[in-house]
Amino acid sequence: MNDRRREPGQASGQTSGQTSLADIAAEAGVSVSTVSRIANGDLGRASAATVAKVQRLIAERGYRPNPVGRSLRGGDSRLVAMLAPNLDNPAMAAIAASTEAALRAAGYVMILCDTHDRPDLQDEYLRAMRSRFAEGFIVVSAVASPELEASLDRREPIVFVNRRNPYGGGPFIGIDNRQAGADAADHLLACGVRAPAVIHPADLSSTIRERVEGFLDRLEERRPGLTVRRCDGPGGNHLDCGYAAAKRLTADGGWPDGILCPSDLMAYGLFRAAGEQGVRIPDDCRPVGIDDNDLNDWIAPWLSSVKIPYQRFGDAIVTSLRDLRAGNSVGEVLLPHRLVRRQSGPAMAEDPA
Amino acid sequence: MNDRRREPGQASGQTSGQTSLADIAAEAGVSVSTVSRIANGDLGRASAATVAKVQRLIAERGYRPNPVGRSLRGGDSRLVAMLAPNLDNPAMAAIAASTEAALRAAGYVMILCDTHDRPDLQDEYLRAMRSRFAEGFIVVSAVASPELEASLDRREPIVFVNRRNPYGGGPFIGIDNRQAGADAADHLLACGVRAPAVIHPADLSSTIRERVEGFLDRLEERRPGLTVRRCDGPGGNHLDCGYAAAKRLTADGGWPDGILCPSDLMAYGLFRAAGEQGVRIPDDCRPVGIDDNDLNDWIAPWLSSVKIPYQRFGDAIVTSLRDLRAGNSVGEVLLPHRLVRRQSGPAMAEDPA
DNA sequence: ACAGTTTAGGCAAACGTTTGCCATGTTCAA
DNA sequence: TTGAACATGGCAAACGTTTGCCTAAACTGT
Repeated sequence: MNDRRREPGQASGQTSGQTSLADIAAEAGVSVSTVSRIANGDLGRASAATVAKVQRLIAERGYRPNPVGRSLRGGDSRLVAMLAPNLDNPAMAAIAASTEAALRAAGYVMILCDTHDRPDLQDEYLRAMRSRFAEGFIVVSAVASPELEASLDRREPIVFVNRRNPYGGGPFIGIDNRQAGADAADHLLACGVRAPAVIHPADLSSTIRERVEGFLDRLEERRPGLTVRRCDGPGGNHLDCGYAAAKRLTADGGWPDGILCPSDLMAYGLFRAAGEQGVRIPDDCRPVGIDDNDLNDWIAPWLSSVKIPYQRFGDAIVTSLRDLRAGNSVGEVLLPHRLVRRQSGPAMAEDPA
Repeated sequence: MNDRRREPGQASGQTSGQTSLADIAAEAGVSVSTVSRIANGDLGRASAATVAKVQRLIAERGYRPNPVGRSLRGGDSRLVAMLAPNLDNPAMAAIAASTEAALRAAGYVMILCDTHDRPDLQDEYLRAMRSRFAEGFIVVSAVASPELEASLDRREPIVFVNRRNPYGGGPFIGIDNRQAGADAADHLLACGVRAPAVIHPADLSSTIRERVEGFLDRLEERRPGLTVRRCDGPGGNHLDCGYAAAKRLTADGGWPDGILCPSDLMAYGLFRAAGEQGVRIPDDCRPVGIDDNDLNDWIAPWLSSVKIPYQRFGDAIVTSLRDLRAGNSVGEVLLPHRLVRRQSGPAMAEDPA
């Protein structure tokens, strides 16, 4: 008889206060192994009586396996890390919300990390999450970084969202950005726009580049020889960037009658610049965005935008992650987008200026 | 000599691939204890030579203590759980972003959980996080739930944000909601509003109730006897709620010339209802919100709103959490708000209808 | 009656860390 | 010379779990 065995019913952890396998085992008068097996559904290894007794105790005491012990043992941690460039961006919040729900439904817990689009922070989080035994990584708008490269080398399960793997390959969830740009071009032409323009951040991510290229290519295809004015703004925040780029674009040459803003936030920046200059949106200048922030329906009725189905990203991400962990080769998932037309604003006061 | 000791340099974990104490110990030819002590800065327990050798190896191999092992041991997990009612709400995203940054600066990692304002999910996350040895909880807009009550009983460190502890007491981070409501009232009166109104969700949280009461009390104080129209909308999403409440309010009695929307999202809902009915905002009806979403500066120039300094919440939360864990008694922290006046929209097309 | 198989369940190692206690060896004072 | 004090560092338990292997006892077939 093991006299070091904990007394039945005595609380175990000074730390957690939760009932542990040992508690149940002591109370049932069986070994920890037996309880562990029964708790994990291996019912063939004990007598029916024992199984019943242990199951009753598990239910009674509300035993739930401790994930930390499991992690340490090398089992599953049920932890997935999501690295996002900035939580402030409504698009990121939408992705985070949908992913969180999908992960929870699949029995996982999500750790959300804000990388501020900085390689060093991305690396720090990659390391921190690895040592917490995260079972997978979701990297939204990844940037190239040493630790990411290392993770890829070790074949850790990483799903890229929105922006492709900077080192190439790997599962990707997003939309057909070139097509989205082309759709935006079609929309502007359909609206009778004659002299379209485009603004974008100075440092082009793959995502933005594809959108802009898709836009320009489609215009060239349908209106050969048409010159499309193009201007960039300082990187970082897309709001500021859109504002600055719009001002730069229009400083010489005035306002175009239609313009692609490759993200909704840039369109918001442009909207502010227009307001300051008394330019009417969308009458004087018709913007088309990409993202279609949910708030558009409420407060940006002047913005037509390509809707990216962020609510559907969660499921796609979790599916890819599972396939990846199962060892299947996983490719790109391009979810369907569609342009949402908004023709006009609600009645608003005109600028008194 | 312990022949079961791992060979120096040999990778330890099939699981993590990280260098462990045992790796360093084997390579240095000392025991795990010694390495642990040196790694934790206890330099008095080993000779200078040993310390130097071990420190060199730690640096060389990039050893970082495994947080899971630490957690299990009962040490600190450096994990803090934040429970938020819905990530979609820009205000939540702002709080999450600022808290994440503050926690990271303090050496913590944040787990973000979306409770969808549901008591059962709040409980599930509370349990899950406790068994992951979370060192603290940040509950944004808490709802009453059995597990929350249990957590409070066990004196677990919980900081309440935005909405007070439904069971009373405990640290709280927020603003003076009554004062915010009063400020909104002053603003409307200063704008010459004669017949103010207010809309709010049908099920009033403490937060919203305080705002509305502060508003009404101030109006009564400054304009005794003035009747203020008041209408509620279905709970849940504040956007839909604001929309529905605005329609209900104006269905009989028409539009007021000024109105308190106790959250920006409700104001957005009202804006849409106004647009649909050709009512000009803010000329025909002047709304005042509370939150002051960052996007307002860009796309809602018609909305004056009480700015809640969400970027400053993070530091306040972390400070409270630390005090709480240190055993100090921690009270409420009311951060300063201020009303942001926006007079008019930019030039926009009038509704062609 | 005896060998072989099944049933029931315990032992112990492993994951990575921390820490109280013990075991050497050296130095120093009386 | 003999303790005592100190320096240096190892042992082992503990946190909670999982699982390969082992050991009894009971049963089966001949």
